[in-house]
Formats: sequence, C-alpha cells, structure tokens
Amino acid sequence: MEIPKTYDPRAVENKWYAHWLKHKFFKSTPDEREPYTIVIPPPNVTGVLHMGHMLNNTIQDVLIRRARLQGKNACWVPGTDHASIATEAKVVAMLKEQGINKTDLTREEFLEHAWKWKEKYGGIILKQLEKLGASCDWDRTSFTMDEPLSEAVIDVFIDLYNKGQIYRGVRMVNWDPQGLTAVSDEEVIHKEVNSKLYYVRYKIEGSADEWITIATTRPETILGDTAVCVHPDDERYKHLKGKRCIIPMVNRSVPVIFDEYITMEFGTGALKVTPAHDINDYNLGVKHNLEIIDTIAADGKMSAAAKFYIGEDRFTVRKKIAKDLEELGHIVKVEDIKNKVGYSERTSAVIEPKLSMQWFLKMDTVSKPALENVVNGEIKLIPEKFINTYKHWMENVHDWCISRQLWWGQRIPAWYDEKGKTVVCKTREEAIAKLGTQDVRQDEDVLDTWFSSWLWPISVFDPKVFGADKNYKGNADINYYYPTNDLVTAPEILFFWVARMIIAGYEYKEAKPFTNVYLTGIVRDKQGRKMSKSLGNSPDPIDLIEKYGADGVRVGMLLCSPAGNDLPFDESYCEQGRNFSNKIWNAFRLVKMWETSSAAQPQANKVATEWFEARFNEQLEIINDLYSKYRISEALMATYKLVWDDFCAWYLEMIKPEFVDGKSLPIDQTTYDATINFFEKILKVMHPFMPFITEEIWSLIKDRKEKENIIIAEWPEVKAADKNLLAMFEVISATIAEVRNVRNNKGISPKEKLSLYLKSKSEDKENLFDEIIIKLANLDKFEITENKIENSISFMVKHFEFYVPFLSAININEEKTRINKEIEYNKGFLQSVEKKLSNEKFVQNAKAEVIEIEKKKQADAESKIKALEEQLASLG
RNA sequence: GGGAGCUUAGCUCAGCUGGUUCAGAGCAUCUGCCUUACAAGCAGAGGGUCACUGGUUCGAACCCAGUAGUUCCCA
Repeated sequence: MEIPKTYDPRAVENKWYAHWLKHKFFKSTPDEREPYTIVIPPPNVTGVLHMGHMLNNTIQDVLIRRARLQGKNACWVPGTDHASIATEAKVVAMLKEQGINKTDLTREEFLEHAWKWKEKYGGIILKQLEKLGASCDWDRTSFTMDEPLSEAVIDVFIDLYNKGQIYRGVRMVNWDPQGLTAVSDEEVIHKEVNSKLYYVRYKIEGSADEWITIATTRPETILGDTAVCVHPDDERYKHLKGKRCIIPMVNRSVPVIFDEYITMEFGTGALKVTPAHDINDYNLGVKHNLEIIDTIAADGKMSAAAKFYIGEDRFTVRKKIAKDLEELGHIVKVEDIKNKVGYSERTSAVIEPKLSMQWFLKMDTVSKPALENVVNGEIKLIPEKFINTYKHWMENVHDWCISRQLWWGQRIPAWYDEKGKTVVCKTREEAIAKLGTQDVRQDEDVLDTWFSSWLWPISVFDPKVFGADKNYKGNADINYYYPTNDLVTAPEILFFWVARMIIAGYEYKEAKPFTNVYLTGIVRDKQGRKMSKSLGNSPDPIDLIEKYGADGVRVGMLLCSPAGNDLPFDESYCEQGRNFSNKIWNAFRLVKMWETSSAAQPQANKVATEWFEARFNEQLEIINDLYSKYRISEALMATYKLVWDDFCAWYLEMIKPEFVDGKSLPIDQTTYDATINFFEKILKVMHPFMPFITEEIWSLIKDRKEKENIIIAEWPEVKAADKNLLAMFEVISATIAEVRNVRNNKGISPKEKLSLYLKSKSEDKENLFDEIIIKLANLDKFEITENKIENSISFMVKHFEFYVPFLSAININEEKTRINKEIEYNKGFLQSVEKKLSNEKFVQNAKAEVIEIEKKKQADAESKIKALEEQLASLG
C-alpha cells in the first residue's frame, strides 16, 4: 500500500464526519451510565462562525470527546438563539432592499418574513460547526423561539409576574435610537471619547446683568432644562437661594436648586438639570419635583417639545445650538474634554437615556442563591479570578429591563382594556374573561432575548418545567442530564447570560444549571485588537480549516489559549497544528511499512517498550490531572510532547529496524504488537484534540470491525510507572545527547561511528542499555575502562564519566579551557552550598529534608570537581 | 471616580504551601544535516539582574508596602 508522504485532511475529515453521523455516535439518550452534559452557548441565529466560536466550540468538543472516551454518556446540546435586535435589523434591511418598509407591514406579515429568513440563513453557523468536528447531538438542536421553548418563556413571565417579581413602570432606560428599542444596562458599552465642554451662561431672572454659568457636553439638551443645581455649601452661589434663571432660546424660567449631589470642582459647580435626558438629572428631578420636558424623540431627533430644530438629529443640533448660543452671547468658553459615552452593543448607536414605560424583573431576591452558590464554590468559575467580578456585579445588581420595542421575539403576555387595566395571562380568551371586555389589547413589546436564553440549560431538555403545574416532576431527560457539567463561554457574557442562567436554575429547578463555568479568552489579532468583522482583522475559520485541516486549527487555537487569558491569535499556531498532524501521520507510515519476523525480541527492544510503557503512564497521569483542572492548553502540550518527543523521537528511533540494501529489516512480532498497542493509546489521548486524523489512522493501523471507531474507544487507564526505569532513561538520553553534542561541536558527520567509554570499576554499565546508546548515538563500541583514555573528549552525566576517543589529535588547549570553565562553575556552586550549610540559622531553621538535599549537593559537587580536576591533569 | 487582575526568554505561557545543580516549555532564532517515516523534518546550541524600589526572612520569581505600565469590570 502506498501512503502519501504528507497528510491530506480534506477528504479524510468529510468522510469521518459523515461516518460518525451515520452511526449516531453523537447521539445521547438517558441510560445507566454517568451523564456528561454540555449545553452550547447558543450562537446568534444571524451569526457566521468567527474565531471566538471556533475557540469556544473546540474546547467544548475536546471536553465532550474525552468524556465519551471515558465511557460517560456524553451529550452536547446544540442550538441557536433568536437575537431579537440583530435579527430584526437584518430582516428590516432585507425587506428594504426589496422595497418594503417595515412600517407598511402588519406584525404578522413581518414575522412571516422573519421566519422565512431564519429558515434560510439560521442554520449556517451550525453547519459550520460540523466542519470543525463538533460532536453535538444534532437531534437535540434547539432554537430559543421553538414553540415549546417560547411557551416556557411566557410561562416564566407569568409566573414571575404572579410572584410579584415583574413590574411595569416608567423609568429612565438606555434607548437605542437606531434599533428603536430599550436595551439593558449590560448592553451598553461605555467608551472614552473626545468631546467639548460648553460653558453657557443663563441670566438670573429679574436682574439687569447677572448670570449663572453652567458647563455641559450636551448643549442640545438645554432646551429641556428645568432647573440649575448648585451645592448648598458653594460660596459662589449662596446668594442665589430662591432665585430663578432663564433658559436661553426657549426663555423658560426655572428654579436654582441646591443639592449635595453636585461636585463643586467640576466645570463651574453649577449643573443644568434635564430630567428627561439624564439619569442623574432624572433622580434630581424626582427629588426636587421638577418638570420633565422630553425634547428628543425615539429616533434621536428633536421633538416638538424642544421648540427649536424640530426633526433634526441630536448631533446636528449640538453643533447648531452651540453656534446659535454663541451668536446670542451665551457661550462663555468651550473646552476640550474626554468623557465616557454609552454605545449600543447591538447597533453601535450612541445610547440616549430616555424615559419610557418598560417591564422590569426585580433582581434583589431572585439573585440571592445565584450569588451564594458561586461564592461558596458550589458552582466553579474557571479561572477563579472571575468570582470577584461576579460577586461585585451580583451585590450591586439593578432590576433587569426585559421589554424590547420589537416584533421578533416572545410577545409579552400582558393585556390591557381601554382604560389601561392590565392582566398577565397566556391567551386572549383568558384576558377577555379576566378583564370582562372583548376590547383587549396585547402589549406590543417582546421580551429580551436573554429572557429566553437564561432558561436554556433547562428548556432544551424539558420546557414543561416552567409550566403552571407545580407538581410536575420533569421528563426523563431533565432528570438525567440536569444539572449539566460544564459551560464554556466568554467572560463578556458572564452577567448577560451566565449569572441569569444560574438565577433561573435555582428559581425553577432548585439546583445549579452547571457545575463548572470555563471562561475562555477573547481572540485578538497580533496588535491586541479584538477580532471583529468591522475591523476586518479576523481570518475566516472555514478558510483556516481548508488550509490547515480542522485538526490543525483546533490544535492551533488551543496552543495559545490558557483559560481566561486573551489569546493573540496568529496563523502560525495553526501551522504548528498542521505540522503535528503530519508528524503523527509519518509515524504511522513508518510503522505501517514494517514487516514482522518470528525472531525473539532483542533485549534493547524489550527495554524500549518497558520504558515507553512507563513514560506513557507517567505522562497520562499528568494529562488527566491537567484536564481535571481545566488546563486544556497544558494538557495539549503534554500530549504533544508525549507523542512527538517520547513516542516519535525516542521510542520509534530505539526500535526502528535497520535499513539494509534499500529495505527495512523485519521487526520482531513482540515489539511490533507492543508498538501498535502504544500507537492506539496515544491516538486515544490525542483524539479529543484531533478527532479526524486519529480516526483515520485508527482505521488503517489495524483491521477494524464495523463501528469499531476511536470516537467510542476507551480512554487508557493509568498504570503504575516504573520510576527507576524512567530515572535510568534520563541518564541514557543525556548520554546520547552528549555524544551528539560532541559530534556537532567537532564537526563530525552523523554517519561516522564513534567509540564511547565509561570510566568504571563495577559493572553498572549493564543498566545503561548499551544497545540503545550504541544505536542512537551511532557508536561502533561502548565499553568499560578503568583508566582515562588518552586523546579523548570527556563528559559527565550525573556521576558517570565518559570518554570519546579521537583518532585525530584534539586541541588540548580548547579542552582545558572547557574543563576549567566547568570546574569554575562547580566551585562557585559548591561555595554557595557551603555558605548555606555553614550558616547556623539555616541549619537551625530549615527542614531536615532541605538540609539533606543541600548536603547531597555538596557531596555531588565535590566529587564532580575532583573528577574534572583529574581530567585536567591527564591532559598534561 | 471605584474595584479586580496582569507584568517571567523575541512571541505565547508554566512555575503548587518561599528551599533540589544559580528559573521551565512550545514557537521563533542560530549552527550542522535532503541520514529511505516525516525539510510540515532530524541533530545540537544560544537566549531571562523574573517591571521598578524598598521591606520581611538564614533564604524571595513566589510574602508585604510603594511606584510605573497594562488589561478588564462597574459607575
């Protein structure tokens, strides 16, 4: 059989993914095994796969595949969320292209278009996950607006309303003038920007020429001012008590009020108060009973109440009014200033604080168990540093604005009669009965998308949990899979989503939704910028997969992703991943090429197999431990080194048969069998990271039965590792490296055979497995000598002293310098050890073991120096 | 403005309760090799006053205080 020299992932990956699907290896149904469950953070239905998804889902797949190998009933539930704002915006844009205005459609017509859009484009991202190898149970694919899940959302709204946790009220909300909806506090991104601070003077009412100067970054809101506020202790303004001033342009008389809220040092110490357009001003307004004049309409343009610039955008007006005030003589000065401005997470529009009627969920009581159970470790955040952030947020949590002025989403089940009387119930019929009139109107708004996805870990298994029947015990799925095990997500949605899922878990299942929350880093480009579509600095993951193979990209992603740390992504990591694929592929080619013989197993091969067995067990234990701590990138690195260094570079080289007359000699059957067994084991350990290539090699390395696939194989068990053997191998490998070093330094070809002598009186060389050293160091002999060898290069490994004799004369001076340097180093070291040991306080305070160690260091250094000095003397 | 974290080799990161031959790994770099598994490779090597300053200690990358830089969260 001819095996290509380089591994080609393309054909292999499609083939195996189809095979896994065909045999339903990803499918999970409750049984007697231990469950291992992950629910996917549902990607946005409008989304296409980006590097963040790539990282996130690779980690989930690694965890799921390993659990599956460990014999657990692994269930990874996929799905998408309906992303109300983003999707509605997409659909509106699409309709616009077709010449249709949203405002010309009825709600039902619009939703019909939206659903069509969803059917057409909504599945793209899930298809892309297949390319990556994601082993989700696709039969369980959920969507937050699926009928049963939507019903669950409505049930929850009604339930919380009935419990008095949901209320409706006029509040200052974060208004997105582009999306034309309120957004929650968490959806506002504050950014520092360069602004101007305008100093504007207002005339004191009834005075000839007395003024009060305020400072503002938003002069366009002057038209809505209903007071000017100063600090009661401010000497500059004490005389204005009881006075009023005149708002320019609109010529409105407003009071000068006094409040300790004011920072005297900022600006002039006098604050203009616009209760309709600033949350702090709003609070002042409530306190001082001020008039509220809403001068900015929902679309960010000036309303009729403003009286000027009606219909013009707030930012245009900012420039115009500054100019007009200047002309009227009201501008005192203008300064440059840096201030924070809120932007909508969804549309990037500048958020406008706006008073409006919204629905809120009270957070104080429902959030209690969610705080408690993270602080006490019942739910673990990985890395732990996020507990601080989480705690801080939960302790200062605000009520959650859950209504959105959109059509795409679950419509709020609140009904009003013509007088505005409100009932909350599931159907119009119920509402009619309760309100006692046919004339009922349902609330126009929908619920925040997170108000769906906070139920996700429950609703994907059993949406009926939220139903009215309080005695409902749950279906087989929820009782088996819940609580789920791990959640893998980005820290940016810790509050949006994670915290709220925990709240819902305790509220509706009296149990946590998951045990571990693994928070990944943010994928950044080389310059440290977050990868985003708008910056165009993100590679297309699908292109990367084409180029390096899914296995290569998976490895590449994980190599640079310690938990919770951002990862500055670079394609070269994928290259490293691809190279790793190729390495294991070629190891496979080598082994596959061998023919076997019935000859007895040579001693060297026996030792080699025993060593690798020990090494494998030692490393597997480390790898298991790293997994248990969710140190995934380190588990990968340990796996990488086990495969590349230990298996390929050492083990295979040790047992590799010689090439004679253009043909490999056969290998003995015992060693061959052991090697295949090792190969299978390392493939299993690699499989979570590199599912495709491991499945391919697994299928080729041995005759397999139908459905005998690595994806459902068993994770190897750790057996005791022979510590002595491992220690001895350290000496062997160091010896081989020293000989190779001699070659390199002296410019001797690797093909030229050398001799090696060990200075020893005893027979301890036997333990050094001479055959292996002879083979890997390319020696013609390896012997014991009682005396030093003339004209040779010497080196030491531990307490062993070696000689490599030379036919040609060696440069004595060079050797002397080298040995002297080494003596010097060892003497310096010895000195530091002796200094420690002669320090009374050290001897008194240090632990006995530590002192023992120091004494051993002393003895070792002394004997080494002695040996080196003898070598030096022998050089004359 | 308040809070949290980070700063170790050119890059990305390890370094457990302070104590094994004067800090480890991968990549990158340099040198030599196209040695019939792999040049997407092999063999070897170099590279760090552990951000800075001070303190505690017999002993500090690790503990404490301060300074600087940086990231994130909240307002």
